Amino acid sequence: MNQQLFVYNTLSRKKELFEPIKSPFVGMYVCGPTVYGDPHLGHARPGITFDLIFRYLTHLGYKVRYVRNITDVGHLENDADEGEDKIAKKARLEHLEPMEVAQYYLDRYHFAMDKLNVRRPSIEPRASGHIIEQMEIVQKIIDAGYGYESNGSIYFDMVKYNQKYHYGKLSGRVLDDLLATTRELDGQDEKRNPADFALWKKASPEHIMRWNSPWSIGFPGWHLECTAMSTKYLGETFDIHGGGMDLLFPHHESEICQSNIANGQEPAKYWIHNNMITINGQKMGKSLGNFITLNEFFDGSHASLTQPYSPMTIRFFILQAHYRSTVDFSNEALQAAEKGLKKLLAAQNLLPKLKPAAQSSEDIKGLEQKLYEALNDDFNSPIAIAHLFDAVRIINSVKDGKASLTAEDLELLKKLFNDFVNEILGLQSEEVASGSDEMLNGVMQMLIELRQQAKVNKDWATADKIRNELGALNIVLKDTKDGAEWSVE
RNA sequence: GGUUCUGUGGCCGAGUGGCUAGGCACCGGUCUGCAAAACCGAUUACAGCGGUUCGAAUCCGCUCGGAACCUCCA
Repeated sequence: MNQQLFVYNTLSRKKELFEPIKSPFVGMYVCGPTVYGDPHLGHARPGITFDLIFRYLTHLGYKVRYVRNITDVGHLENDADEGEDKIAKKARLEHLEPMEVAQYYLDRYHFAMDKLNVRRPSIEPRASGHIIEQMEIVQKIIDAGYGYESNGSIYFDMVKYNQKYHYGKLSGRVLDDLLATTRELDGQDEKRNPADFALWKKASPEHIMRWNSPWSIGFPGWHLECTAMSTKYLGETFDIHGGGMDLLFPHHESEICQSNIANGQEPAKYWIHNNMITINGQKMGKSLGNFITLNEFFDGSHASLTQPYSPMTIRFFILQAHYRSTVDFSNEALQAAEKGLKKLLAAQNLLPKLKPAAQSSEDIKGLEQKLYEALNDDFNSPIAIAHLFDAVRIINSVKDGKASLTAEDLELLKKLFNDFVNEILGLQSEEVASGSDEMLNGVMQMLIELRQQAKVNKDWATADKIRNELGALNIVLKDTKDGAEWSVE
């Protein structure tokens, strides 16, 4: 392992030295999607952010158990009023099982994440599969005297909690302020206090997902599933709890309350939150109706897109900003990312073709050091990418004979690109083929020879015709000192 | 209203006290039959005002602007 890793902990609002509770094991829990709509660009942010963290910790040698839940309970009842998409509507009209809807969108989510080269978590538990565990936590909280029943629903007694514990430590809220500013909500009159949150809700007649319990036929409160599943698979206290910044309050704050009472300790040592993706300066979200789905990016079908963007372009676009910054969507920014990524990967493809020299004119070991320093500083991917572009310049210069690298440095550079570009940043070439297909390769060699002959005869019309017509087929020809090169775009 | 952030060049986006971030775009050059790519060079910054300091994009204060959260949205 290289140097020390520092991570920004939302709990302390500082970068802290990362020391796992039980090294080399690392437990990481991240709040996953609610599967009732198509995955959009906003889902890509935490997916890629925690994929980077997962990949980097693994690269450093940690044994990471990464748990990311699927929320498929409790959120399916009231989507009919606004922003309902066609498929959900269709599902309702055709009287599909709620699980059918959840499965449909879960498959779509997996498909999009796979395209983005986001690794699947170690465990992907579903809330609906952990109702018993959630009810057990409710019972523990009731037994401890912090949960009370009201009309079949169970609520968490926040005022009592705050007497002994510090409510709001994660988000910086003060209970008294919350009591003064909480808005009118359904079921508010059942609570002793507006800040109390539901542990178990009695199901209204139109609520389609419901379970029997000692208290009522109903469903678990929305903060409970993460406490139940993280405790089950990672223990009462684990290393990293992640999620979007929008979940900080009240979701994560409430998880802390539940863990403190049910388990007698805080759930996580490090809280990591990714920032939002914005469009025209505003958060991209389902409830705002300004989101673009990932499939729309992939095929360019959304009205505000001037072209399709490949999954790798989107991944690179997100990694070019630090995960704690907002990143603003625009066609211009996406196009810049597309070109930058192409340049980066083209340089990597060049690496095997470089000829070693007796001496190096560049400091590759120093580059390695800088790459680790960047990622050790709270997973600073934009800095790492900037250093990789320094390497791109070196590679291209070596190719042009303007710089030199020893065989040893070339090997190290190959390893660095493989480790950092492919394994850690998770970026891969999307080229369909370049020389791997034997038949295509043979045809291309023939065309290149014909064109070379035309060039010798100064028959520029024929030479350009071959190049242009190949270009129309997305095969790009480049003339270099050592003859023509080709690649499929 | 409260809490937490934030304001960097044409665009995106790093950077927390002195040292060229980087990418894209634009301009000039090298190479080239032309093109593309690549390389070299130039240009464009730190919202405003005040303070601390030998020195501030970076720390402090104020003003103005923006965002997230305070409703089951990543």
